[in-house]
Amino acid sequence: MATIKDVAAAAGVSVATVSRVINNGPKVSDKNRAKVKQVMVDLGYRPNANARALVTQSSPTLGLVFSELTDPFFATLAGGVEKIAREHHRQLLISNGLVSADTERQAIETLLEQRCEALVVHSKALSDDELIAYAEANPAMVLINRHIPQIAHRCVWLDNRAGGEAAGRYLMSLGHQKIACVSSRYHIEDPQLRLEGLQQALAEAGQPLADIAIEHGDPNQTGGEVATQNLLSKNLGATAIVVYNDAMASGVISVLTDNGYRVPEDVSVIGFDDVLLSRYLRPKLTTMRYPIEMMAMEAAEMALSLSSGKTVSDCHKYVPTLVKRDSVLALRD
Amino acid sequence: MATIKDVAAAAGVSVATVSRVINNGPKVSDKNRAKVKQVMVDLGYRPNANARALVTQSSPTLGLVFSELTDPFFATLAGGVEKIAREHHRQLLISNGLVSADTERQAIETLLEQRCEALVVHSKALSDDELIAYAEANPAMVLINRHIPQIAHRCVWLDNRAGGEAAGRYLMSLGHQKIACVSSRYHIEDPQLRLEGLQQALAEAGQPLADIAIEHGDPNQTGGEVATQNLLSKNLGATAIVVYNDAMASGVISVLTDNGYRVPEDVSVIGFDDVLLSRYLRPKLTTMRYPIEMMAMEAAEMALSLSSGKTVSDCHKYVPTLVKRDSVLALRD
DNA sequence: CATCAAACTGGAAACGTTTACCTAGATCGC
DNA sequence: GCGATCTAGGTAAACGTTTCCAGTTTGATG
Repeated sequence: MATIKDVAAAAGVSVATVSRVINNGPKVSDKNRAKVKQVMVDLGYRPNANARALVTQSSPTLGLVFSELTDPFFATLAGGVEKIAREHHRQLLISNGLVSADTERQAIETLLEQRCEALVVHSKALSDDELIAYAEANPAMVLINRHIPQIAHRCVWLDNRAGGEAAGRYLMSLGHQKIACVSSRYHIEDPQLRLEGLQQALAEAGQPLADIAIEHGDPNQTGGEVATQNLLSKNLGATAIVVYNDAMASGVISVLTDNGYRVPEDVSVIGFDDVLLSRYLRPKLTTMRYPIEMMAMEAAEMALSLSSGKTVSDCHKYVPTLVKRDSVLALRD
Repeated sequence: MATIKDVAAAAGVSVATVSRVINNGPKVSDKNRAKVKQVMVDLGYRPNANARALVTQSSPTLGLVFSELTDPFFATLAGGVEKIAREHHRQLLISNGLVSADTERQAIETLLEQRCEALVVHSKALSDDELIAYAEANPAMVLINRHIPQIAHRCVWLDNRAGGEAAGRYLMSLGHQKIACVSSRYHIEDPQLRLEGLQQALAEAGQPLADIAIEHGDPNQTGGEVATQNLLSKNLGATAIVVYNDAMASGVISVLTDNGYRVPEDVSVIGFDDVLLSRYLRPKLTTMRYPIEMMAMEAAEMALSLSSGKTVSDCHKYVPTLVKRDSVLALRD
């Protein structure tokens, strides 16, 4: 592979001049500029990004740590970050954290070894303390989908509790009184907060959610199916089910349908996230929208701003919004 | 950020010794090894990947060029590549080609500037000739989802024609005689080949597909909806529809249902790809499985093998397999 | 015609590693 | 006790750039 020296030699100029041409720098005569450009094409010259990064002490890259690419939620997240990276002509480096503390740490370390200029991190397994330490050592690192008060200005997060509340309030406003909940069995904060929000909304309205009306399962279709079977066998007569996410909701609807319940005529279902899926389901799913793409884009922009020394505003809280489709029925108007 | 010199100074040894410790090399006493390791931790030393890549003339990275991360098909592809990269401790670099020749070229160039060791490329916009040129200049580059005879050993591809044929044969074996097709309106080879395969199978059985029974649309849910509306207005009385992909099939089913046709009792629908979606649809979608994850994994393994000078076998053709679910009805047994 | 600034060009150091080669001391066989 | 062999460790060159600094032209100006 041709180097800058080869180009310089072939063009009869110094490496300094070639470098100036590469970087569109000033102080090069039109004649030499044209000559050098021609030689670069002839030789198939391609600047070595590593050498550049070494000498400039920075490389035009954006690193992303997250989990499963094939999960629509994360795919959307990654898509948002990729979009911003592309707009800024930044190469995107991706590392899977596998929701394990060791792997997440490893992923961040690898990215730091690459001397990534900016970093967007989705971490559920690392402790607050460890993330705070990383954030302090790396000014251009931004957390997404996590809220740590001490470094709040570097966190882009969703108010899960408000989402749970809103879902509960909406159902009650339509006259639903017997409400059940299908939640995730993972002990991370998201399901916990969504559930708390729901409980709070119902309690405030004087119709508290009974523990027996809450089922937990894996946060996917199968988990939703199993949880719903358990729920049905308790024969609670619920007219509405609030579900942890859309994938579970698809399982919920599926089991309800199989058991002769019509959705939404007999039972209303409300999901969470509004991933692609929610539009494909039948009935189309009413859900709380998690604006993850927008959030990912903001996180990426923030990381890039921080890496160039700019400061950023200090509140990046998002609130889920209700997306009305066809899986919820009004019991009264 | 601490450099190897800082570590050497603090540990009272030379940089060579530190380097040996970093790389688990020989010729270091246990005492010094321990000492150096301790200092590295104390200083928070992190080797500079760029400097390393520069001097070793190679970097442990794997590059991927493809299109839309949020499309489940590509997300699965990327997931497969990521998995292999992780297993081999390779950093993954991702570039979006946007299915435009300029952007695809740009994406490949950027990755080459990074001196990626191995490259997996999904290109639909670049010409055979250009890709052949790239492949010849870069021995560790592998194409996925494309078949170019001259560099067949570097292509991992799916026999789309065979998939179309199989879908047609399957429907005919169940007694379907009036078959329609919803295809993609994009002029790339995949839809063309699938359609040709279908036509061939039907023709061989003496029941050729009428041109009027073929509708084209965008390869997504909406495209499937529109195409189906057009098809229905022609009143052809088809008992089965072969659809370009699963996303379109979801639109097809949706419009059929809205118009009072039951799937599969009145009309059978068969999709293509078997992305996540197909299991969420109601009825669950019968479809031709595109083993994209497996193929992506093979492509990544190949690229990595090639980059280390190994040779690879020369046939990487995959064939779609039928996945029977609930959207196809047998008219006879 | 001498002077000076502006415009261009080149030399060389620096970035942080790896590694080939060299050295000094220790060990060993006889 | 002596050369031969081994081992741990150091020295310095190299990787491909960018950029500071110091020339060298060129053209205008006095």
